[in-house]
Amino acid sequence: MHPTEMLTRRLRVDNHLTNDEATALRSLPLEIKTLPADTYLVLEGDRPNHSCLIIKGFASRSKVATNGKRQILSFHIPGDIPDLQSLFLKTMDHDLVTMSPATVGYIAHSALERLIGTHPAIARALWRETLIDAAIFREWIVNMGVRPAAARMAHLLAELRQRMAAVGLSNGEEFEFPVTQSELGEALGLSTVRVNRVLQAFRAGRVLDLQKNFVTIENYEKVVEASGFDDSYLHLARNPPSS
Amino acid sequence: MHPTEMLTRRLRVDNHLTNDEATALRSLPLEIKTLPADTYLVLEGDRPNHSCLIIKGFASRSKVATNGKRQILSFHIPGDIPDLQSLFLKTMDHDLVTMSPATVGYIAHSALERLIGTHPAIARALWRETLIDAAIFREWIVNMGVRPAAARMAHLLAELRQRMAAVGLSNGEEFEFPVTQSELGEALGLSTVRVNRVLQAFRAGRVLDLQKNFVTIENYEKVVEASGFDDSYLHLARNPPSS
DNA sequence: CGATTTGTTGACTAATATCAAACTGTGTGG
DNA sequence: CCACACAGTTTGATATTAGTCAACAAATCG
Repeated sequence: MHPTEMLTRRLRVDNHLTNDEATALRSLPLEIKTLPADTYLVLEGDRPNHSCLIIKGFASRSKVATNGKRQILSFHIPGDIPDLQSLFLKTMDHDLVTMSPATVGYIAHSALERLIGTHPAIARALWRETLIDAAIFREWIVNMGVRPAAARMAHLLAELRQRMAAVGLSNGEEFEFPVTQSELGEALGLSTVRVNRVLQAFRAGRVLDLQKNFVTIENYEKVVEASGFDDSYLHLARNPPSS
Repeated sequence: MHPTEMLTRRLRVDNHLTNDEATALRSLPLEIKTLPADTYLVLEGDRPNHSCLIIKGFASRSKVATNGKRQILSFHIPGDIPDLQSLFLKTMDHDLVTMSPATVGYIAHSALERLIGTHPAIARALWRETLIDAAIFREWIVNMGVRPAAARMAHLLAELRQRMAAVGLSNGEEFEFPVTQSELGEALGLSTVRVNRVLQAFRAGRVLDLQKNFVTIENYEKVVEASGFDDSYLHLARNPPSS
């Protein structure tokens, strides 16, 4: 599979790209790198001249508050360009880190500029991706604001299930998720101890399981019920993309 | 002052718009309405064919979770287009409501499409605005995730001070903010009672005061210290815009 | 002016954090 | 192959933060 394949497919979900445009996307010059886990791709304060396409593996964005606590802002999966915003917001306001061994394609901003300058439809599609990114942040705020620990956890994993399924990385029953309980805590604003206890409760209730970097959704109905999850904010295709 | 003035000024902050482009912005057809407080401009699920420019007054975006609790996602001030994203994300995933009597300019999506189609620099500037919107959401997540009640409150008001000052609606010492304590609670994920107690503590400590829809920053140093506030995520101009 | 919303207070409860220790697995060097 | 180190998970006890409830006061509105 071509490295931009997942991205192209996703951009086509709601945008009618011509074959010419799809070709332009595919011929975007990528510097492909294979990186170990916990590699910082960009740091807060950096002024990068490229953005990163996740081709394989996982990444997360995070920010360290002045009280020393780290907040994870989002998790990223293949097909995502987590730092696309650095094309227009020159100074990074957060970090981007790999969570697992990952293959990443660096896309020079100059190349992106050229692409969106010559192909307005691609510009629209990429803009739309950044808007979905924001929609996910909004729901994350709701999650932190109004839901207790267990619901928050279930919501996060439900979202990830949908996003993974949308790029063909989950059948809806299980998917890879290389995260420690402590990282989950940093994402959800919970202590490690609480994360552990919530996970145990879900295990006991045959709702879901998270072990050895794999999530198993044992009962999606229960996950939805526990979290009040509704995936419309993900703005996914109504019909799953045909391969 | 022309209704699009604040918007134009803001878009010029980091984007070099020609006079021609500035004129195009100013001649954007606006349907201007004066609305009472608590008017829903758009509702979750709507598929609007226009976006709203806030010309005067305040608005907020919010979402009601399945458990019935409402989360306020953001506050909006003159010069903002809170629902610009509806141009590309056709179905609203949250509500937009006025918080005070407000003057709003409805901009037809068709007009926006024309504008960005003919003026790429404006498209870039608007795209950038939506990216700042997302940056603010990210910081909001940090706020909810890692900061205790008082710091959270102080951070929110510090942000608002900076944004209000950036459009000339605050001298840095005080600004209008027509919000109830209960709404503040919905924004910060706190109960009304806690909001009340935090505000009293700030009053007692001569840090800040919020009364009768006005915020007074009595000691900005202390506000920053209490919240760990750093405004770089707002991506404001390094030099304040000259009038 | 009464009615309703908003702000304030105290007593009590619930959720979650913190701390400290033990346990499990996994990889590494001797 | 074992011993050890290390990272991650699990557990129990305790502390802290914030929520809930209920009443009342103050402000606002028609």
